[in-house]
Amino acid sequence: MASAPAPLDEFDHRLLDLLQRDADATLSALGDAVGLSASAVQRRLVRYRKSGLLRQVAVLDPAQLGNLTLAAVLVTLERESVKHHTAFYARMRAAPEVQQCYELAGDWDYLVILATTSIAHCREVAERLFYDEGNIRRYDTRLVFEAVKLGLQLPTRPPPARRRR
Amino acid sequence: MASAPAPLDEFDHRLLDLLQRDADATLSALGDAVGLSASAVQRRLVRYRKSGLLRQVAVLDPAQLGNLTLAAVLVTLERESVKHHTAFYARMRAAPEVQQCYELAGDWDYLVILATTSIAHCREVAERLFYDEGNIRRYDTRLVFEAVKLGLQLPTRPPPARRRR
DNA sequence: TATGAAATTCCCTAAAC
DNA sequence: GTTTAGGGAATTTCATA
Repeated sequence: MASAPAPLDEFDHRLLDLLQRDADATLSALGDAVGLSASAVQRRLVRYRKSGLLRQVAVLDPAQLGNLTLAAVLVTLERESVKHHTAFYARMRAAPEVQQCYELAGDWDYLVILATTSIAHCREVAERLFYDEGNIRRYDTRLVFEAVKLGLQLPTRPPPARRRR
Repeated sequence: MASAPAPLDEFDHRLLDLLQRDADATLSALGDAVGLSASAVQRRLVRYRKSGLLRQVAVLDPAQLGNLTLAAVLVTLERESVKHHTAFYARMRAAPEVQQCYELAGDWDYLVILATTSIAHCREVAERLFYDEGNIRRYDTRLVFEAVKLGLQLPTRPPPARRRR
């Protein structure tokens, strides 16, 4: 059984914040920034990686990829059956064209971001994922004109209290 | 004036695919995987980075962060004025809580993904970004129950042709 | 148990070919 | 494109509070 993740201290917060901005910073540069030695920083990074909290990935610039078609698809499943949702989860995770999938509050069950190479490819994937499957009540595909901002930065702690107006 | 980006060859496609999964792989590991020497791989990576095609970032696991509140916000601007849109672009890019922002086809102009630390924080950010500003006609905030899948992987080439049914 | 500093190993980088 | 050589960073070791 996995042990509970140790709570993050102030060093952790500052390191994770820096790493999300620039994953290429050296250990000593990170150490200087937070007031720790390079080895202390390194030990923490190892801990983050082993626990699965942190992983390093490459992000490509969509503008430089020739034929890229992004789409946001809103989906509602046929009925509130747990089976449908777990199967849907698995399908989204398995499909390489599915960049992201969020389960939503409100009149749509899911928001799915698709990354494909053409309108035709996008249509084919959407039909395969959302139409050929029996348990989907409705879906609505909205093409992306432009990716204004792309990132996965997450806040690791509440923001500093805002001064009351 | 920037020169046109050189078209990607088979090595590039395979390297970019691998890097999007794990940016920590060593040059020789990447070389072994695609059939190139470490230095050849290195020269390609330098090229990707200089052109801005590739950047390395750290990604955190949302499940391991205590209080995380994600939301999808649909936004329509007041009027089709270029000024409004460029200002909106800048605002989205500057706000740290905005993970992603897509300009959409259809009845909503934008889809914005917010990453905050609580419902209250989410509400505060949404009001600051979309309500206090005069040029927004309407917006609709949908809270995320669960992040089923998260990533930014992009396809670098069309998928292999599918056998006709 | 976590730290900082020194020693070692390994990888990235930039040559030359 | 590959092989080689050099510098630098990541990792390990160790003494310590």
